[in-house]
Amino acid sequence: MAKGEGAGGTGRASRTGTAGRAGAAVRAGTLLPASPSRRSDRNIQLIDASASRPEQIRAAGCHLMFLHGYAGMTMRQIAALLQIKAASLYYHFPSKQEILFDLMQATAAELLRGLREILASGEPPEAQLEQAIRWHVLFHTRKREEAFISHSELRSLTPENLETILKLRREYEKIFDSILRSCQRADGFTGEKPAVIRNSILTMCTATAGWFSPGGELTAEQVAEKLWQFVRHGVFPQRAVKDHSAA
Amino acid sequence: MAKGEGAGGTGRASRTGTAGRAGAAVRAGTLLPASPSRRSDRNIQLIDASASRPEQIRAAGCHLMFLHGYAGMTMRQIAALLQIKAASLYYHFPSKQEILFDLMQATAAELLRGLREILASGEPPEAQLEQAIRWHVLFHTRKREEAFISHSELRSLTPENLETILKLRREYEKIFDSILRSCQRADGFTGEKPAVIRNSILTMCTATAGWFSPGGELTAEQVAEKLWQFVRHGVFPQRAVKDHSAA
DNA sequence: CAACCTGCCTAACGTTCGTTAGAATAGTAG
DNA sequence: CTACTATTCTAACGAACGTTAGGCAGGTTG
Repeated sequence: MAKGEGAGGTGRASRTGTAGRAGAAVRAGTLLPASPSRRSDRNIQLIDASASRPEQIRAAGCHLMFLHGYAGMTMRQIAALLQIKAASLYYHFPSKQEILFDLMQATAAELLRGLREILASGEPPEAQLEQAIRWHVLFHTRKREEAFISHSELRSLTPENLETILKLRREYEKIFDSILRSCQRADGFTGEKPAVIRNSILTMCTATAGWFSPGGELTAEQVAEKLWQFVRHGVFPQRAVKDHSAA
Repeated sequence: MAKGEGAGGTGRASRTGTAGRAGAAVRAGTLLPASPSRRSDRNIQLIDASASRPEQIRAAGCHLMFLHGYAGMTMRQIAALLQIKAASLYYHFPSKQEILFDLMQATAAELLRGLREILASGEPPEAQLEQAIRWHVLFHTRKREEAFISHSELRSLTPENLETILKLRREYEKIFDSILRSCQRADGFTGEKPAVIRNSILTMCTATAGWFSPGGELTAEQVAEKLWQFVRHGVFPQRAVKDHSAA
């Protein structure tokens, strides 16, 4: 299924789209197929040779899922990146599903841990909100493949695995809401319900993983700054804006 | 591949995740698996009996791709929704790829047509920007499955088909940029490059298709209104806000 | 009536999938 | 050297995939 629509008929060429599919990559803000690697063996560069095999498998799987989606990725593709055979993967992971689950769990846990630290910092509410947004955006730009998958491949999880991930997500949202509630009394804060604001904000910031391009027009920090300003203006609509370095 | 990881070993149950996967649906702002349909034959409700067969196939394919992705959807699933056999689909479409391409082309063309009309209206720049944003958001909420697919399944297109779709996209962005450039001279408008603003705006509005839920907390029109206000505050950062009906 | 087109069917092809069983290889410890 | 563990390999299984060939029913047209 991965190449040339995979299963063919009786061996004859299909009528349309036999050209197969180029590997995809993020370029210029949208998911686009990438040109075939210029050097024949660029793949190997992507895998950290010093990492453990399970980590390498996770990394390769992450990259491939980012490109093709969980259903569109094959165990044989992961194996090819590591230059081993597909069967060998089963020494380290019991199934394809477990690779996805492992990845999503680690990602969700790390994201949650960061937000917990911000909540525990004891800083004033508005500062916490700013840090929370910066953390969310920076995470989604720096670990953009993992973050992208964690959002888009929820549908590919087993029901039990999904429930585990959703627990982490709900916890994350709960903390975010509590920060927003702390802001509610502040000067000029929007009267919207926390769940609604949180949904809008997180959606926007999460989407960053879908279009951000390292080495692009903006650095991760600049994106975080812009989104924070954006949220700030949206969430404190009646507050006069003083500092604004236009450019 | 669609059910229970598809291909099994020697017939024995795999070690993890044998439970299979529930159909996915958008709920509460994220892509979540849906509980199995309460009535046994709810599927049929989704297909307009008065539509032509090709239209029904497009509709069923659209829905299934929205749930499982292009790679995760099978021709046999489409056929099952229409209560026919998979082979029969090939009387109407030459390939699976063509169903996706048809859908994306129609969607991109309709989106572009709307923006062209706004540009041709001859209204002042800021009004055009507002209408463009409302149009984009309303389109992505009202036709959210088509819109979602058009964004997420670019990677599943054949190179030639991709180029066709990208031409439409570039045209759309070009028009949007021209509207933004017209706004540049206006009072207090941000000094950012049009391409950067456009990217941020379109990304945010496009993401709507990923989380909007009809029958949810907000109507499509309310979402459009909120996003327009959001953009407005972001893009006219130094302008005093007069009308603001907090709620 | 015959000829034809439309739309669906049955049956199957060849490929690829996730996965398993069991042998082979390399390195380490006794 | 032997025994053992860790890791990869070869070979294959059965299922599901996209797709094709060819036939059959029903309506329309000559």
